[in-house]
Amino acid sequence: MISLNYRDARPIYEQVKDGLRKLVVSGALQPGEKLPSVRAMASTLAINPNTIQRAYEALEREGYLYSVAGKGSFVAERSEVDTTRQDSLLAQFDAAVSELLYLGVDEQQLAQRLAELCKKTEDKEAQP
Amino acid sequence: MISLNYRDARPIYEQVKDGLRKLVVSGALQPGEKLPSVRAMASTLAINPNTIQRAYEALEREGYLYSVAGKGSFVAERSEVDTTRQDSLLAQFDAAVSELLYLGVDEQQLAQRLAELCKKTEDKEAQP
Amino acid sequence: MISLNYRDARPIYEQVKDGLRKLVVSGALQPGEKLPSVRAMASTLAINPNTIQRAYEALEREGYLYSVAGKGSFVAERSEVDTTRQDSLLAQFDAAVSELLYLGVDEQQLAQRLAELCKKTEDKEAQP
Amino acid sequence: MISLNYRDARPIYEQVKDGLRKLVVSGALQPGEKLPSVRAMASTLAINPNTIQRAYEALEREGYLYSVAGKGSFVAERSEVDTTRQDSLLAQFDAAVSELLYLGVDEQQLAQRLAELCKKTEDKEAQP
DNA sequence: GTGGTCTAGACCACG
DNA sequence: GTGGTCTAGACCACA
Repeated sequence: MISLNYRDARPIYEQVKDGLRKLVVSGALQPGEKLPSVRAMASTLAINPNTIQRAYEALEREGYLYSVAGKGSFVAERSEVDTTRQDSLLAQFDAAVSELLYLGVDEQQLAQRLAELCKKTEDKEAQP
Repeated sequence: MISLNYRDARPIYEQVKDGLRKLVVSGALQPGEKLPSVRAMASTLAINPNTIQRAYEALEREGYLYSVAGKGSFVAERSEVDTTRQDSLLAQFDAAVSELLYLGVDEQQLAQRLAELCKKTEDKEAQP
Repeated sequence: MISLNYRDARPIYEQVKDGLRKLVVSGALQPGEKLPSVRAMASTLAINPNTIQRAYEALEREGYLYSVAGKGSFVAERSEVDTTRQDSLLAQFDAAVSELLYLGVDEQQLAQRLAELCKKTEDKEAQP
Repeated sequence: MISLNYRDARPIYEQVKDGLRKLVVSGALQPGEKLPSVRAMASTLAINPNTIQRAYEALEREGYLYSVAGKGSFVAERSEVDTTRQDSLLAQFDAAVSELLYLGVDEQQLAQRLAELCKKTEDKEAQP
């Protein structure tokens, strides 16, 4: 499910973190669902358990996951996600838009791209 | 003008780079305008000149500015900016939108935010 | 393997960069192979590690190698090399040929030299 | 005749040097022909005479020019050009070819490009 | 132990 | 005075 690229400049734990978050955001992992144990996932990806542990901890701090001692880690509800995460994403959105406009990308192009992304998301949520 | 955060995971030179790029994109720095000298900006931000130089170098590679030895560094024309930069920004745009939608932000909210950003940009270009 | 000339106008890091690239192009360093660590090569060449790092960084941007923090630097696949590099080399080719013709070098001499270089390259690729 | 680019990373005197050499190589300036005086060219290009002086000196060292005290500077015969210049150009030729082959450019493409460059040169020399 | 970042201080070429 | 290069030495994150 998660692809690791050892040649990537990003550290492994961050690739795991982003990969998991993408699975959650895309709906591949539903809220409440149990994640593989740290050891299981470490074995699957053939990397050190410490690296997985770090990714889980980071996602827990963002609110995407919660852990229950002795039970495992689970996907959190959307409403649980840290609100600062949203601010950060909005800032990222603004920065990208501002620079794209500066580079001559048309407002209409961006609006259309936004609409397409929204449509895709709706479709996925309609029939998961 | 540029705020540094030593606790941030992002390296200083990247914060400087992004800060300067933002000033260019926002129109605070106009094409052709001279930037502060490496030493001057280093002194202002209370960091080492080498760090500033690194930020300038990176921005030069992106095409946002150009440097002339013995003369100084200057803001480049929009058309000089590296074309691959746009692809990277579109990817950033998509990623932010996808996650924001998941977090419950409405399509309409994003569309409105986009429209406002566009309006601001037009206004600035109309009366610089 | 790499020879440095302190009297040369070209900066050291560029001499290192070109030397390494030549080793890759000549097949002395094969794709996937690990390069000496920054510190090791700095020690070998008796120069500062920062200078080596700069050469590695530049080659990474050209796509000739890739670095993984904590692991080391490795030779990249041919297909990874930046495509704009080819344009620059063709320009270099044209400039050299034009001036050589002016200086009285015969077309036949250059054609033969070209053929020999091609033959050498084929031989190396046939039996690495 | 010579175009200066203040935004170029190359120093001005080198742009002048390369520009003049190109004029000689292309046949625009014929052997024996008198070059503009340092002061005249400095005035034309609107730059410091010292800069022109340095370019002339460098070209004189390469053998492309010779100066006669009180008379001016003149384009030298082809045979006067420093032989090390030819070696350097051949090395440049080899390096470009080797790397182009490595990047997958076909031998035939390079041979054709060489032939075309030779043809252009012949045409120019036939009817200057 | 590795690459990545940063500092402090120095010298050089350029115009 | 400017950008560009280099050195020496330091600390950090990563796996």
